[in-house]
Amino acid sequence: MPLDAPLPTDAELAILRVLWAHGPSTVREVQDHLDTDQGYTTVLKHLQLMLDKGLVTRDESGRAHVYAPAVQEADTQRRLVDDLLDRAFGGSARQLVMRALSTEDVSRDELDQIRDLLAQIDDDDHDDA
Amino acid sequence: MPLDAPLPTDAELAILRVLWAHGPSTVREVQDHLDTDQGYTTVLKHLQLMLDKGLVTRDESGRAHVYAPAVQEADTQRRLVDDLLDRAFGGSARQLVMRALSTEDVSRDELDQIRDLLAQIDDDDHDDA
DNA sequence: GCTGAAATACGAACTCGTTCGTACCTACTA
DNA sequence: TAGTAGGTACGAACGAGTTCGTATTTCAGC
Repeated sequence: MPLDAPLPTDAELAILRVLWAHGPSTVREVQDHLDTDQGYTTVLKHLQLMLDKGLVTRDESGRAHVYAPAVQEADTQRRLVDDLLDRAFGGSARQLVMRALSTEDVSRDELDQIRDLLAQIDDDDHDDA
Repeated sequence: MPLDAPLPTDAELAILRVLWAHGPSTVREVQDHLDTDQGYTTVLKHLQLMLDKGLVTRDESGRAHVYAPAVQEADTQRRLVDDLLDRAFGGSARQLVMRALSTEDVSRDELDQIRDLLAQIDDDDHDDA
């Protein structure tokens, strides 16, 4: 198990999201799927730095190197939320959730799903406590 | 109404949190309440930059200037959440909430409060739709 | 009024993230 | 086998954020 990689920067996160969505990719494939219009060598450089940081792995067997995410999406998301929680909410997940839900466009469906999640957490609690 | 201030940086957010919690303060008071051990002039510099950005206002009538937040806590928190939502969750508030709630230490009480919030949102929806 | 403590203003250094130009390498192909 | 398309590696520039040293100002009390 690799020593835990640092949190990705903005540009790195954007690249990770491409890799999470499309699976292992070459530099050019990543570049094509990015929203931004970054130069090829810029994307390449990012991936090289990310390799150093342990955020991605790469397969060098082929003509073009193929990069794959070395960190999980769920894990990274949780760490980012924890980070924001510390920085802006004094650790209060309740407040953060309230703010997230006050972002008007949360559909009825999403609310239902969140309700289900709450119920499930409650069930789990019954086992423990 | 001032043109909306930019999102605060990390250091600026830490200072804003002091101002939100303790109300209008002098540089020294802010410094005293900060977790970090920042030099006096560092805090001063931050507040000066924040003044330029419109993040704080200041009262220069007394010996020491008194700084007050120019942005609301709830507002800033919402914008920070929106920002993270875009960068890491493709805009899905549901996913963000799920990650926030998977941070083990969310108490039973907090869960109840969130449930109440959901119910309230539902009620509001009934009015609209 | 003078002085010193306490505050403010300014500027510079340093780090980190981002971007890209340029050089180099490699393997098809004509 | 020489040329070239398409890849990789490297280094440098730039901006933003952070930090603090130093100079300057201000005012309360002697």
